[in-house]
Amino acid sequence: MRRELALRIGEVGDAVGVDPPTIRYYESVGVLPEPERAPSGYRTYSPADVKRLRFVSLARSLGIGLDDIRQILALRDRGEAPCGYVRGVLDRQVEAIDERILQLEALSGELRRLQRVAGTLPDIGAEDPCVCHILEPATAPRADTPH
Amino acid sequence: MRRELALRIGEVGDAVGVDPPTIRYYESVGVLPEPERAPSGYRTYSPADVKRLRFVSLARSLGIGLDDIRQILALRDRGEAPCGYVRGVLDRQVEAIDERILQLEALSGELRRLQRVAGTLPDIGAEDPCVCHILEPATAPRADTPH
DNA sequence: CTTGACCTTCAAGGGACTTGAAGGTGTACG
DNA sequence: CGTACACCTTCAAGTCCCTTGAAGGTCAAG
Repeated sequence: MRRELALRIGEVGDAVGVDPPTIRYYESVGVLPEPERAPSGYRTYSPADVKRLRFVSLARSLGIGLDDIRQILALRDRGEAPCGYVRGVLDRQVEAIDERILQLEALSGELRRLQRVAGTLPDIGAEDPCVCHILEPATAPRADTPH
Repeated sequence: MRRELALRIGEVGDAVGVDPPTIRYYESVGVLPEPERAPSGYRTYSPADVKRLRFVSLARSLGIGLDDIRQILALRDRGEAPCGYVRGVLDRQVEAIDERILQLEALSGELRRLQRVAGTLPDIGAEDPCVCHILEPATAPRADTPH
């Protein structure tokens, strides 16, 4: 019989929504501490462990990297307030993500344009010299199609 | 003296905007064919090679994976029209990217909300039981802050 | 003849997992 | 009691797309 409140890796995974290999991975890179072990060698997690994993999972879902998460947890473990660090991370994240969104929006627009082109264009002929009728005009407008 | 029209890897890289290690990498994974070699062992690229690299670079900039690019080029090399395949790739790309944009926009909104919270919240105290005042209310609203 | 830019190869690193192989454990069922 | 079967263990390698580094060969200019 297992002690109440001591969960196995799969149960923790189900509770938090992180699969066991990923939990072991977090442990291996030092984001999670090594948990207790049952006599069988099975990892057993305390509620505090579960809480820590929940935090890691939340931070990851916000796109925060494992290095930053390790830093935040290390500050907490030393009894220091991670707030300043967290604010810095948030600022960097927002900036990076907004830039990424702009890139992807431009990309999406370009891809849609190519989709429209692809809908009207006949299939390429075997004798045609270019690799792809659809894609290549994206950068190199053909000489016979002046503006 | 080098033959006209036969470029070395660095010159090709400059012309197309792809650095030499990446060109060698493309070759190693079979997206580019092995080029001719000068007696010295230096790779020498023909205009056709440059054109192929230009295509690879363009497709990558559209977020198309190397496996898909290899497929498209293989179809062309066999004299077949890659158009159907390309249309499929474009459809998948647009869908994936638009979904990614939605995810990132949600993420950006959440991060901005957390930034605002971080601006008004005092720093966490050492005795406080949670890891991070700023992040944790994102999923677990505190009991003492009812709606 | 030396300097310095360029080229060669092979190997490893990065981020965050994911997958696979080979084997031990725990429990419910007949 | 035996036996399925789900779950756990470890270690290693694979994914994707490069990037970086080490150790050494080549080439053109001064």
